[in-house]
Amino acid sequence: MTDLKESGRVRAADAKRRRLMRAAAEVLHRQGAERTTIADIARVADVPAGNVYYYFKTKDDLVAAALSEHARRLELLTGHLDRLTDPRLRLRGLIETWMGQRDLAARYGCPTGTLAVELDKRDEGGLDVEAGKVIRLLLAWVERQFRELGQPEPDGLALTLVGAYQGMSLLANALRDPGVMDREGARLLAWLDSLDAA
Amino acid sequence: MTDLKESGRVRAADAKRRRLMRAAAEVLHRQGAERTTIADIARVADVPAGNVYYYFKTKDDLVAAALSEHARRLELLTGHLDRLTDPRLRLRGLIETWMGQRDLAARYGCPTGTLAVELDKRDEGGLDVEAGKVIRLLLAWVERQFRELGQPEPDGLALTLVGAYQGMSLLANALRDPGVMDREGARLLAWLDSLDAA
Amino acid sequence: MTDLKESGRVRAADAKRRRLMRAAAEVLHRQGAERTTIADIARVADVPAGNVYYYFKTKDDLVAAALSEHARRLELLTGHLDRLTDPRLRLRGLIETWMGQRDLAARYGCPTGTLAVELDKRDEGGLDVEAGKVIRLLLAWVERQFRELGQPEPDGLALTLVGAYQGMSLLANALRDPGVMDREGARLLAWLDSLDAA
Amino acid sequence: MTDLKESGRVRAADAKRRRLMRAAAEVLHRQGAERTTIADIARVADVPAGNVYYYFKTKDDLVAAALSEHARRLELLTGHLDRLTDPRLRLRGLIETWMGQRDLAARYGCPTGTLAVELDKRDEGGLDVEAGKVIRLLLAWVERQFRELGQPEPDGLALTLVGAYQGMSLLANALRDPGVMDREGARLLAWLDSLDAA
DNA sequence: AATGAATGAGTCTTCATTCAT
DNA sequence: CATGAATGAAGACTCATTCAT
Repeated sequence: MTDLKESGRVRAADAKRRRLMRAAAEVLHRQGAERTTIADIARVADVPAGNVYYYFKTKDDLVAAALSEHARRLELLTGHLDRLTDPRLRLRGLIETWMGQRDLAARYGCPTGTLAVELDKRDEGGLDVEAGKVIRLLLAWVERQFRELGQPEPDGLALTLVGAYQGMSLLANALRDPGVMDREGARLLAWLDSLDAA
Repeated sequence: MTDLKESGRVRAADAKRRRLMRAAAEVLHRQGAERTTIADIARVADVPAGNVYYYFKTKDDLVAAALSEHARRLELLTGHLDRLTDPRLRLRGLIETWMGQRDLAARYGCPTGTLAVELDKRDEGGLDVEAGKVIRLLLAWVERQFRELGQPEPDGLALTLVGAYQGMSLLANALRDPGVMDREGARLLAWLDSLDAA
Repeated sequence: MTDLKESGRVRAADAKRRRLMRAAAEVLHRQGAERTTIADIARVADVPAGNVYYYFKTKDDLVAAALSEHARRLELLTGHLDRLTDPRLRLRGLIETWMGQRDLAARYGCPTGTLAVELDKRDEGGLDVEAGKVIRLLLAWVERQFRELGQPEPDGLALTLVGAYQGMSLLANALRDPGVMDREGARLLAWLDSLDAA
Repeated sequence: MTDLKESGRVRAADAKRRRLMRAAAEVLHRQGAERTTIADIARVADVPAGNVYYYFKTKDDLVAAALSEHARRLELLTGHLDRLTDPRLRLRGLIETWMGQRDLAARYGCPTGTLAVELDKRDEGGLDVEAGKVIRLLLAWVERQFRELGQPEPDGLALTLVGAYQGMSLLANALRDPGVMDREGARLLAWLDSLDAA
């Protein structure tokens, strides 16, 4: 078998794997981990149900894959924002991104946050830890920006900002009101500007 | 059958109902709605499994009952706080109550918030709306305090405060760190003090 | 509810449990543990498939129950034989019982022996140990008889006798020839008679 | 394509086939037929899973191949023993070989015997017959030795000896005690010596 | 109302076997 | 022939809900 054929096959398999991860990320966000069946994800990914297990040994593996897909997306976003030279502008960009997802948040909440909430109810499997890692990723990036801004206690500020985001997403979702994202987003932007330009 | 016996029975039945509601509130908080079986709740309530259905026709009814139990507890709390004459002290009392539940929050998050997150993933049944109502109850009470304080946009402030609470609970839970509740709670108290004593 | 009704119900439930144990013993002997489905056993026991789990939490529990049913039958047999005053007659009775099951042995082998063989292929679950216990039960009883006979090394003789039984059952089964049971059974009887009447 | 290439390929294919047979013999002995997947065997044989079917059309074919591998090994052994001039020494050699495999027997039983037990539970496929053939092979060789020894009823003696072997293997396995093989093996050697030197 | 038991739909998971390249 | 991937039929197990008494 030529390398071309080989790599073509590998590429096709990888593509399917990626499709499953993406589908898992989407469906788990919308339906939650417990209400989502493997068949649901397979359908969205357009993969035969029985074949999912070729790529992911268990449902939990798929959930973990969805979490890492969310982590990947987060890193894509922060990677983009990192191109901005001013950390304040980066944080501004982050908040504006959140605001841009107002409708999704009002319908399904923050993907990572809601998954974390659900997975934290479990005693075993370690998926709760995995979800925590994604949130830590965001916290760490935000903290870095505050540090570059010369703020004291950048970790506390990160907690405040990310907490505010999780809180507003949850409220927007519970109240089914995207306006919450606008209102609280605007407040966060103002708060950011008000921070001492050290 | 005498009225006495009758009323005794009614009382016994009511007691059982209450036991089930309380058990549901506890267990659903700890395990989440999907991972909790009717048998789980029946066991904690010390009620035979087959008997649950005389009090609650469906599992969803039990979940709704748990939500209303949480609402009742919330009203118990605000009722207590309402005895304080200063609305600022009332809000302070609320925040301190949240901080007092730091360990529970770090382990299972906010009962209402996490239930709302989970129930919002559903399309039908209306339990999401029910969860929203409990959160609205809290929002309304907080808003009233801010109004009494003479704050402009008391609704926005309520959103901010309750949002902060949900956010810090979620982070404390996801990071499994009760310290988050202390830190953010202290920040909220300071923020509250800083608000213009209009 | 009256005690009568209560006990009636308990009796019915017990009866079903017993039916399942008996069915499991039979079907597992005939088909082996791996080739037997829960549905197979349920059908023979005339119990709805979904209901089996009310009585036995897992398939392994059912296998264990089958083993204990075989143990019960063994104890029933030895209990009968124990009424004989002469231990030599008891052993004779045992061998004759084996010979009486010639056709069953030729078709399916010794219930306990074949189950033990299959379960010993497993690494986990402890069912192999459970099967071993039943065999030890038989060994212990046989050893006791030889001891009462005043034989030196009654444990070695027990090993020889039970081993011979397992071996002849296996050969009868593999060769599909009940005659093996007759032939070897007769030899064992003669061997027994030849043992020094100490 | 040259013949040389051709024959090289054939040789490679043969080697793979042999590897699969050997792997099947080993793995089926350890795990049993039902608990062994084709993938298990392929892995041990270091053959890609999808490739197994070019050598064996079905799983049953592989099981049959494992049986014939065991037959081959048996013939290898008896071939060796046949070099001894004294049939009594040949039987002695056989028993000593059995004793030499004490640990394997205690862990997994006799390869042929345990496979026969498992396959005899089946109604169809004829693998039970195949397993029986391997045992008959052994019986026939043993019988021949007894006949050469001038023993009356060499077939009965063969049944006794092979039955004892199967029985002691089963007990060693069920009791997880290699000592059974020593003890019973020694007894068989003594028994062999005691046979009338006709 | 009370209660142990019954029911059956649904979900995850495993594998022998087949297919496309 | 080689090989990774595909397929689909089981089978174990769970649980909300209902039933018989």
